[in-house]
Amino acid sequence: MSQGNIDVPVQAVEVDPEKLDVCTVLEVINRISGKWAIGILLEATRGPVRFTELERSVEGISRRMLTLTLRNLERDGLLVRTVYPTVPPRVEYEATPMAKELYQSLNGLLGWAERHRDEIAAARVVYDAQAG
Amino acid sequence: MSQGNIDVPVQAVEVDPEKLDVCTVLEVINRISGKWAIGILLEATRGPVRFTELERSVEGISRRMLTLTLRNLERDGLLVRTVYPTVPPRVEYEATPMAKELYQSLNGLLGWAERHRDEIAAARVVYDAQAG
DNA sequence: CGGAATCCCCCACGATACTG
DNA sequence: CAGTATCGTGGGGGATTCCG
Repeated sequence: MSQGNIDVPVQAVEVDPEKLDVCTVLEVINRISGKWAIGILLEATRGPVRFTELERSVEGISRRMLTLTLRNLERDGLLVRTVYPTVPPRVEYEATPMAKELYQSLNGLLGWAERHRDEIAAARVVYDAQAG
Repeated sequence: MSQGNIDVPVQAVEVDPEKLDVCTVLEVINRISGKWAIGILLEATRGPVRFTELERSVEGISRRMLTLTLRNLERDGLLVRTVYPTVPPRVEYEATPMAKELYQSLNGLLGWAERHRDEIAAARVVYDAQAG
């Protein structure tokens, strides 16, 4: 809900599609396209965060999916898992610099989404109206 | 300047995660996270393209998924479908300005992916070595 | 040529329960 | 507190067939 003022240039610059490596982008998309990865990454980007904290702050996530998504992100080197051998156990997750940089790159997409949100919604209404 | 170029500044700039609206980004991700959307969008960004041309150029896609993905992209206003009432029928798809702008925004992700490809692969090897 | 219809499979995800 | 284990489901996607 906190859409910050992202300074995205509004004019549509002509871009060379040749430059876009589909496979490479697809890898990123797949990595973050899960239902929960982005939400988790967001929290872990603010600083170290515990399992239970994530369970509360990432709305709607189940314990199982939290674990699975955390494991995947850790495997890809986007999250670092730190276990403190205390009682009760304490485990913290934090985004790596690479993950923080990813978040930065996502800003471009965020800008696009915000700029065209209404346009897309309108397009759907029109499309659904004539066909269905 | 801020986006059209693949040459993304390499230093990891500190970014405020507050600015990222998870829901909004998620919508975009969902829209392009299909197995074929990006490939189709890429072709249609170069200019009008016919159904059969897409079937050939988007490697591995089935007739069914091509149709489905095209319908979804059209519904979201990312593609315009033009039917020429000739015999045999001729249908052309072209990316809308909005879709072309999306492609431009994807460049940020592309840059990230290219820069960290090896790092991710390495992280996986390490992870799989100790656990898996 | 450009689809639509049908059948099937797989796996991301949810719900629930148990544990060191 | 921070997880596993198990079962069940939905829908994304593949293969195939039919149609104007």
